[in-house]
Amino acid sequence: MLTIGRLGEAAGVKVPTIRYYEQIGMLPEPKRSAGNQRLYDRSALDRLAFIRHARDLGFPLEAIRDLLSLSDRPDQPCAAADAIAREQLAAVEARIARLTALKTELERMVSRCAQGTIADCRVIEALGDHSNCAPGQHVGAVSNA
Amino acid sequence: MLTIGRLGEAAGVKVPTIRYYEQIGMLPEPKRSAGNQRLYDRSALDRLAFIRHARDLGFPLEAIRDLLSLSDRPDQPCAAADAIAREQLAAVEARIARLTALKTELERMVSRCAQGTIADCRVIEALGDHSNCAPGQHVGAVSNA
DNA sequence: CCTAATGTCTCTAGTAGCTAGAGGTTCAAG
DNA sequence: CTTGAACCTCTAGCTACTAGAGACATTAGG
Repeated sequence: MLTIGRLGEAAGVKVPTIRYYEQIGMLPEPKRSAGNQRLYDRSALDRLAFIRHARDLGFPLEAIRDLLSLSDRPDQPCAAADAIAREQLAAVEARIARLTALKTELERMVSRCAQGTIADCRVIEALGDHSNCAPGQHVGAVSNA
Repeated sequence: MLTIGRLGEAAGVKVPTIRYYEQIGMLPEPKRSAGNQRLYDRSALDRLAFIRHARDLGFPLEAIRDLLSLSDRPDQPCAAADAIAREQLAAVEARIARLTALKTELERMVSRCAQGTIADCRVIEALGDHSNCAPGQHVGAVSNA
């Protein structure tokens, strides 16, 4: 049996995060010691490590919730799990594409900085002028990038 | 003079976002009409477009605040503005590197899915097993990726 | 001139995924 | 037995918005 601190250490998750996961129902409520402290078993560690790894890969908690409920029914076909992973893959690819475009624009901005005064600073100028963007297409919000 | 709606349309920013920016001091309080509605002039549009563009490029509001205050002093050297942009560029590059690693792992996961049952699903399995990660190195949290 | 539709006002609360802090209890080592 | 670390609950904060309620303003059509 592990205390919350040891569990966190073993899974690479901070203690308040574990309590948070319990609060939002990602982890079941564990047993308590006589002194009301949480006590976790091996399966809690597995589950938490799973969550941690999926979070590392950028899966949102909602998707992880789905994956966890899938893994509770081992007889079902795994198409759903595959779909979730593919979705995440597509999201990651989209973010990479988006960031690569940003990188290009930022590089252009920085490379043209002549270290003069603000008055003729390319960085400020580029930001103030939308026509420097790739023509015609608007890049959209940066959310999740 | 523009109403908040027209300003938002012109700058590509939603109306509540404009009010939010005013609330947090990114935009100055504008004049009001007789009926208490906000009225904006050209300079407000410039400022908002600047913010919008910088947000598109992933600059956090704090950095944009700094850039705006720099642009208010055109006689100063532009090294500070350049530094902010370079910082942002480095952050973007780091995120790209991170996401590229994630992409690789996700691709490996998805490609091995045999469309069987959950019991032998590679996706679930890969997530449950940290030893599939690149050995030794822990990838860290996904924040801002 | 009136009405209906749309736009705007303020305010509060919610989103994701935690993190930080206050103020108190329990546990393990020396 | 005492000290210090780890634990408890609870609330509030973070970024950058977004959504909604309920009320007032403006404008176009008839």
